Amino acid sequence: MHTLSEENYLKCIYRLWQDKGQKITPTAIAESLGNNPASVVDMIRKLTDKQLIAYDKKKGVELTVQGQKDATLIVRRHRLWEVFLLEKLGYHWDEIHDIAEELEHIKDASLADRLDKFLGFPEYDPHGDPIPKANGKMAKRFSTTLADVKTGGSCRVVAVKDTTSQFLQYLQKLDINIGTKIQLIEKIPFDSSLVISINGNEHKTVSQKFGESLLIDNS
Amino acid sequence: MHTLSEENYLKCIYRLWQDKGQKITPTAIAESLGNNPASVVDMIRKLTDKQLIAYDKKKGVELTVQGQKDATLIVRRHRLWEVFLLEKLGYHWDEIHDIAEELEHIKDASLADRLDKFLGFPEYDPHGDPIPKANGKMAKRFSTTLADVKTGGSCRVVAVKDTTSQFLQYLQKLDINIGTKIQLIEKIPFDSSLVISINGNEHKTVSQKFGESLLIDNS
DNA sequence: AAATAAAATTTGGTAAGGCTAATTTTATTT
DNA sequence: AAATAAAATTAGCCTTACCAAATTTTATTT
Repeated sequence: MHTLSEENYLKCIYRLWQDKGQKITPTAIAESLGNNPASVVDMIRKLTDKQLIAYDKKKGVELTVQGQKDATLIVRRHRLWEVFLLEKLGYHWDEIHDIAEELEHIKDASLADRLDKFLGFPEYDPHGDPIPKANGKMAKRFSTTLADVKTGGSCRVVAVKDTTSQFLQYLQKLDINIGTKIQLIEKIPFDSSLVISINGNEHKTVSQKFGESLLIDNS
Repeated sequence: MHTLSEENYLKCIYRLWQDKGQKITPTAIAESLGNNPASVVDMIRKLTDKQLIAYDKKKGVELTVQGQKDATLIVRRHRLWEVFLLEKLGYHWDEIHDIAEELEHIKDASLADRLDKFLGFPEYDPHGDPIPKANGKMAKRFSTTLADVKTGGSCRVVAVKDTTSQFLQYLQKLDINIGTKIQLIEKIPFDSSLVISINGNEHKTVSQKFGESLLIDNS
């Protein structure tokens, strides 16, 4: 299999590839990983030799079929471990990412599948990202945010769009978790602030930015 | 914290230190890890600088108080993960060691304690080795084997002394697990073979070596 | 005690995966 | 099209963690 570093590059390229249909350049990878472009060039050669990516100055970096498979597996492992850490070990949203970042590299043919089964085949991770299935397929990402809800409407939190610890810790302070019910009382026209009621409690005002960061289900 | 390699050396030294009151030489470490003695000398310097070990040609390698603490934590993590893999993910005895070998290096201040709690604070790992507690203390190792049982006596399997996959797979074939009840029907004087009944089923004969490899509780 | 064997150590080298600084290539302005 | 800016690449170097070979130290025989 691959080294830790190779896996991190693969995952990064996969993420950039998903984010936008944009061309993936060495500089973009370097920025994303916080590495020097020179190091990225080295690794591009390595991953190309391993037939995990293809690189063309015109098209940028692209994942090969094998590269996609391998990257998907890493993402699968990462998201499953996040569910485990949150649901079974009682970690909070803002703590799980970094640990999952390490756990995702554990190599064992059946580990992801066993963990998946143990967790009851979850579809989404705690950040609302779909968990790739063993066959590589995955569900659609959530897209409706609290900012999209109509005044007077009510919804349930299903995931977060922003995963910075600032946001996650703010959520915790407000006692908002997955499944928490939120009612939109009023939208302030001036700055699109939202007046909400969390679990039927007293009204609170949050910013537009906040609303756009909370993925919800109001179906 | 420490690098993967440093942790592996620490664990190795800890194991040698537990095994016997013997002097721990660079050669012994090299053999144990399958490394070149030259590499061991390098690492001894590194761990000495970090104040995790003390090295004296007369006394050999010794763990400092900090070294003991750190090594104990690694062992704690290893054994807890083994319990998790066996009990929660349904792995077999002979599969868990290598995976735990990777999991033990996951760094997070509260992970071991949370896992410990999640698993119900187990005292022993599936190989019968005591799991160090959060404070570093641990229970005594099991010592009675099936070969020590009196004819006609009955006992329960609590652990294995031999952890080779040959033995673990043999156990599986015989359908012997932790908690399995075994009755000693007869001891063959010629070669100390044991005639046993597993969970009250038909008699089977196993070797003396087999009997000495199964740790049991007949209290 | 001298000879020999074994263990420990030093020296120099390798591969992975980073880096900085310099250079070349490609894009964008003017 | 020339000048300039940006991106990509090369060159050379660093650290970690290993190795083999040579050397020194320590132990064991004779």
